[in-house]
Amino acid sequence: MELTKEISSIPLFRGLSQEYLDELALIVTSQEFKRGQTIFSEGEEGVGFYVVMSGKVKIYKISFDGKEQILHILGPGEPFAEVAVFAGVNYPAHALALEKSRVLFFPKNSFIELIERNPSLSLNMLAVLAMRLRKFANMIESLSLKEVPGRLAAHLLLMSSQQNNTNVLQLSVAKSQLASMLGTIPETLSRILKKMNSQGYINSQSSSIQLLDRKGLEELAIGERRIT
Amino acid sequence: MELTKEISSIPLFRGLSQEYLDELALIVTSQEFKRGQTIFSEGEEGVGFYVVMSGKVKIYKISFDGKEQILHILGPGEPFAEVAVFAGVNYPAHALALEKSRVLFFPKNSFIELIERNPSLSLNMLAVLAMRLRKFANMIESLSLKEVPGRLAAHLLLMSSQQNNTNVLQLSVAKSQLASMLGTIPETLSRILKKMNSQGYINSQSSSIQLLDRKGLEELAIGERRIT
DNA sequence: CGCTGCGTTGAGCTTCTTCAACGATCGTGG
DNA sequence: CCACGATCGTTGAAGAAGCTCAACGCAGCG
Repeated sequence: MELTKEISSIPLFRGLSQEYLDELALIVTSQEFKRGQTIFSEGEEGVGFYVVMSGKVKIYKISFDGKEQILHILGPGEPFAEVAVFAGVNYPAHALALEKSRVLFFPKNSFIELIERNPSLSLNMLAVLAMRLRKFANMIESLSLKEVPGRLAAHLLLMSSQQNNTNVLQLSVAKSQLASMLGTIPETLSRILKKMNSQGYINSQSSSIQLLDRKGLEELAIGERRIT
Repeated sequence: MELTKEISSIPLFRGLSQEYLDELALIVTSQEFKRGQTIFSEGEEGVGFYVVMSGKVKIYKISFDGKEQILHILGPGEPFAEVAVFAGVNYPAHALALEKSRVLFFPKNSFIELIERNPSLSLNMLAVLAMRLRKFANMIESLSLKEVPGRLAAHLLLMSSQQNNTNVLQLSVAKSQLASMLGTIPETLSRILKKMNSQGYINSQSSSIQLLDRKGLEELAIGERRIT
């Protein structure tokens, strides 16, 4: 079946025997979502977890007055909502397709049965959760210890390091979404980009950002320096 | 051996067979730390994880200019630094004993071997990480979407719910530590406690806080209402 | 008794958000 | 193909929230 091949391409399932891949293929279902469509909402019963096959999925929280904080933006190969499987209970955030996306859905109960019989799958899963925790810890640090310019600088450097340290970044999300990732609002982001431009840290044109002064950005990111 | 009994009392290891408890006892070591003593620092090689047996341990990040953000405060039975085991690499934060504490240390490699052979241990571990992720997601939401009074209100209600919904809370940490948990500074916390007092939300005397207006606090926590 | 750490208070200032307006871009339907 | 609306990004002015710095009281402890 075609699904098995797809499943085997998912990093989470790397190193699994053909036997287990086949079993996974038996419990999985493929789902399509259009741009802007909700996959699940916070508080809904967590019936399973997902893996993005194509497109882009946003995981986010919403406050009473409508502000959103993005927790992740996920692309192909990345799982989400695993927490619902292992912590039981409900989805802890909202999930929405940012573009036309296809996802695989793994129902909770069947998946747990599988994991009980396959330690190497559980080690992969543990690694994913552990990495996510690490990422969240950094977000928490960032949100509470750094000002917005520092968070932006850190984010830009992180992006760059994930793309072979290229100096020219293409934003993969809208600037308003970037603002929400950084825990701020589009207006503030816009002003800070402008300042960073005029002070020679970066050269930003629409959705492309060129890093001009990495050292300066690093100092911004650790709070050693400020934008004036 | 005495250790086996202690290990069996740890929630993380609930439901394990005697056989595995014995194996755990073979790899574990017990360590003592004095008040204020560092257990490990961010960036050190992650050689294993810990479980608090007695005392209190603080997990925190520090910014360049010395501000700290507390990620957890852990008491007896709670594990920490599991991330280092499964994500490999280094400790992602600092750990320090807030009081005289005894902890059990589980070396990474031996523990991974154990988990490879024991699905129920791995499921327990997955549940722990998943719950932690959920908690972090809430912290992130809180830090970026709520103002300090809202965070404080949410925290007080959470504390209360964890203690049979009692209306009289005893702070288990210094106020300056509470401030750091909430992502703010002692001065701001002090001012907000004062306002909450004068407006009848709470009655706070030194380290004891009585909740007077739960409904009002809830509205503060979700941003429906503000302190003036 | 003096010291040290913790908590509180006040004044001033920085940063960020809010609110409002406007320009640009893009996709769609006429 | 153009026009229109919607969305997105930008800019300005004003205000709110929280931080910094400094000072001081108080308690616990050597």
